Amino acid sequence: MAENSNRRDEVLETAIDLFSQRGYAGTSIRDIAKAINRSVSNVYHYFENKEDLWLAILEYSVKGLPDKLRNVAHGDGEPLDRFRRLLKAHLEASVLHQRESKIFFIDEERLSPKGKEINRRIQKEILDIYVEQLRILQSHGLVKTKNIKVLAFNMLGTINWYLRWYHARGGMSEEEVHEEIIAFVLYGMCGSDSSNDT
Amino acid sequence: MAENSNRRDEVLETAIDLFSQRGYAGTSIRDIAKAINRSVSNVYHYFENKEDLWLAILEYSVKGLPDKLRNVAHGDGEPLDRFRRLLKAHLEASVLHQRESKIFFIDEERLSPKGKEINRRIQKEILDIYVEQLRILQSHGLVKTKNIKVLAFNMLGTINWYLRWYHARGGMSEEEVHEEIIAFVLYGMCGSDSSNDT
DNA sequence: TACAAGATAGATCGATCGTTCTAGCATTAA
DNA sequence: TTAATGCTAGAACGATCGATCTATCTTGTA
Repeated sequence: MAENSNRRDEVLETAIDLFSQRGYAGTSIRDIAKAINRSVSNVYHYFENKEDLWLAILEYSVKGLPDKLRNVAHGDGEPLDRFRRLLKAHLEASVLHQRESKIFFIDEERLSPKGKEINRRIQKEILDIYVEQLRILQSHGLVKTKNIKVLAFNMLGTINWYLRWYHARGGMSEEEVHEEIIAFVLYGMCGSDSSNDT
Repeated sequence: MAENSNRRDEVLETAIDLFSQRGYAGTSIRDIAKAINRSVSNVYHYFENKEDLWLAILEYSVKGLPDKLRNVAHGDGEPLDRFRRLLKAHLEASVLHQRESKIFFIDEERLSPKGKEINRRIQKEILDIYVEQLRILQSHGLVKTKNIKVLAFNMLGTINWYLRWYHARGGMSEEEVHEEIIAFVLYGMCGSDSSNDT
């Protein structure tokens, strides 16, 4: 098969690096080529155009996230446990594809309608997963507020913001940080207790 | 004095609009000029260059935010009440300068070292205000976690994410949304109770 | 060997970028 | 009237953009 050559992946990796650092409009094809000592034509050999490159990044990183989260959310166990697992899976996927997710959230208006549509669809899907799960928790009396959508936005804000400030700093392990974030989402500032390690 | 002409402010307003929608690199001087049926030279008459325009936007919007928040945080009253007021002031300032704040958080790498420095300094100042206040709350036993900084990041994530999804939708008033966010920050998903309106 | 297909570089295209230059128009002061 | 100053438009600069074209070079296959 040899569907993915190493050389193609190198281009992709570099594009992820630069897009996540400088944004879509701020990164030129020449920048990408230069960064790996390749010619511009070489980039165009593997990808039709700039947006195609952008779509390819989504393809092998963020695009599968909604399905992944759905599977976790629809698993077995108590509702609150399932929700904890959802949060954990989301955080782990985020840190695994940190750079790509960053690109994903810089919703640059330069994309074609098709690109924007894909972008929005994925974000909408993730929001819907959270809303669905929160309604279940609500029916169990575990969530008191009526404004489920606002609550979902607040959670996604915390999780997505994590992408911006986290960069493997010392002191805390990745898992510790995740537990801290989950505790915040569930119990907020006043209830967040880091001595609780389950 | 006549320091600010209307014509200059029109340019500034348009730049805020376009920068917040398309990003810094994604907006050209020609775009701005065309949007108000003005010539390119006219933009350059009021602003030295593109980055100067960007700095001018910061100047009359986000730049004063740290001082504003500090004043609120250093006011009278119980620590937790002061913290509530801090959150409320932050949310109100965010929605007041929603577009400018959006620009501010798209940390485009295209800016000069000076521009990037200003950007980072303001964000750092705001973080420090939260960290300081949280340490006070911690010393009162109101915050249990040891990881104050992570907690501060989580809060700022919720608040800053608010800028992205809020656009005066129906159903809830601005104040209701703010109360909901404050409740989330303080008590999280499980404790958030929208029947509590103080 | 010969030929096809894939991979690469380099030159070049028209469009657009940030910026500058030149010149005209309006208003005000002397 | 004249001179100066602020505001405006339009042409043009060199640089860079995304994209294309042509021409090699490599590799595998028959």
